[in-house]
Amino acid sequence: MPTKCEKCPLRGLPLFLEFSRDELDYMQRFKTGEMIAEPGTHLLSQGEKSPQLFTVLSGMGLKYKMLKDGSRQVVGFVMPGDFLGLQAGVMGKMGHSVEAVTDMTLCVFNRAAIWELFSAHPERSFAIAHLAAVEEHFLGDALAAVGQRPAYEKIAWAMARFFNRAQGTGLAVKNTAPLPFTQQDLADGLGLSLVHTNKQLAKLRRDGVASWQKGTLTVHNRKALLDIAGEESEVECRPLM
Amino acid sequence: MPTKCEKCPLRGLPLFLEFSRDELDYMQRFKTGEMIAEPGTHLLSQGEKSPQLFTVLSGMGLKYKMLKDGSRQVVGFVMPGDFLGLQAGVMGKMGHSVEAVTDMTLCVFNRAAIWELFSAHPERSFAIAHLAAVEEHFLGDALAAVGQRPAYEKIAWAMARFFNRAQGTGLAVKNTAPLPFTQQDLADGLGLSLVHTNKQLAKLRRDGVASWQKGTLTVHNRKALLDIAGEESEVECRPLM
DNA sequence: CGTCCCGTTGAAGTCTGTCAACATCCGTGG
DNA sequence: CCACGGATGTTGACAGACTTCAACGGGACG
Repeated sequence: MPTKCEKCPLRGLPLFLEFSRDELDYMQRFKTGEMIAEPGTHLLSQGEKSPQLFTVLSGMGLKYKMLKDGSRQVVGFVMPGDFLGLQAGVMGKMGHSVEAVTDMTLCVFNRAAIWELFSAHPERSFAIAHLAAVEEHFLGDALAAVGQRPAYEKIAWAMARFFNRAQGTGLAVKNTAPLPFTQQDLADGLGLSLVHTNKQLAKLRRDGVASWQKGTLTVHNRKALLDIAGEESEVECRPLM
Repeated sequence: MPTKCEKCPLRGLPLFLEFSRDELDYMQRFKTGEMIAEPGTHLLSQGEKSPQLFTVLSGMGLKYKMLKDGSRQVVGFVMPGDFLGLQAGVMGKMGHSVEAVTDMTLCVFNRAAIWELFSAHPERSFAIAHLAAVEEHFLGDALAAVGQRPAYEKIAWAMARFFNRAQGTGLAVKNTAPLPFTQQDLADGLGLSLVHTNKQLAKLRRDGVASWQKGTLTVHNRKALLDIAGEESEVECRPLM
């Protein structure tokens, strides 16, 4: 039985911009169904178009690109509230793949309806543009981290981002948050080798900054973490589709 | 005397999607003026909002982020047809700065009008979303190049992208294209040191692949360049604002 | 003619990748 | 029940790609 947009567990969170009554009704009509995905499910495929767009209701996943030589670049970690498939929706082709890492539930939208959305609902169109800009912003930050920072700081940056987002999504409990990815996933996201990633993680743990074991991230010294990461801990509100 | 959209020199290029008569008229009204910028002019500033949005008519520039430690990540090379300021337009805050590298001419739009655009013209709103998706796509590719490739291939990748875009913009002459940036700019874009960038450029030159001197890029062996870069030479059409 | 920016080249040092071995956990099948 | 393989995490040793430091040349400009 699909979740009503009205009762969406994400909608009330301060991370997300508020909905007008009108927008809420419109999204309810825009939504065509709900999908459950098991770990390993391919939701979207690089280079292909997709008949469906998604909003993540729960669970986590990975966005990644495969290169010709077989190496993998993780371009994002998918968390609740993320809108997936915009590239396919407007360009007709995904630049990356998206895969479920945990069990996920997703709101499903019809790609064909997106054009109707732009015609019928300027506020929602604006929200889509807003989401695209948020994504661009994030990728710029990621590029800066991967391009300019040493491994220790890259990892701290990733952890700070994770934890911040987990808090915004209501997943954090005190100073811990679920982090169901592998060290290989993180390494592929930061342009590091698995071995070196492991060693720098160990160093962050020894330094009493943060530890990540058995799928749980624990931040022991938030100030130090943000400092190493070069981050502020501001909450940037974003739209929810 | 500002250029009429009807006579826009970019509009006819195959790189850009076609305008309907209606869209053309609307853009003419949306455009509030034209701006000339000299090299070094700051068009947009990281962390700030901007009263204006731009479309590049001619000239080139740089998008970059400054990090706390003073290092710089170049997140894009600005070329004619690029739409600047979307982040400020929809999020109220730029994630990067934009600076002119050559003399530039820019179409100027009013930030306040963007909301009116979304209300009044769904096709143009869709075009904005499309542009944002193109940018996201590019940043994903850049992240993959910076994260996964060795220096030699990174540089080949950047050159292939440059040349491809220069051709699409009508700037290329036979196998050459103007490239007014410095080696430091390229190094900051690829996450490499200036010295190493210089040495790998010399190697590409020695290998007869491509050379870049006095602001001009010459592609001596396109097939080899694309091969090293891991790129296809496909033209992805994009909207023009 | 001096200064500044940009490009070029050599040498030395280090961060990070590769190779290799081992521990743990888990599901599968004998 | 236990053996086995596969996936993940951990650690040490070594190699190498890349950075840093340093010096020099050429062109633009005041």
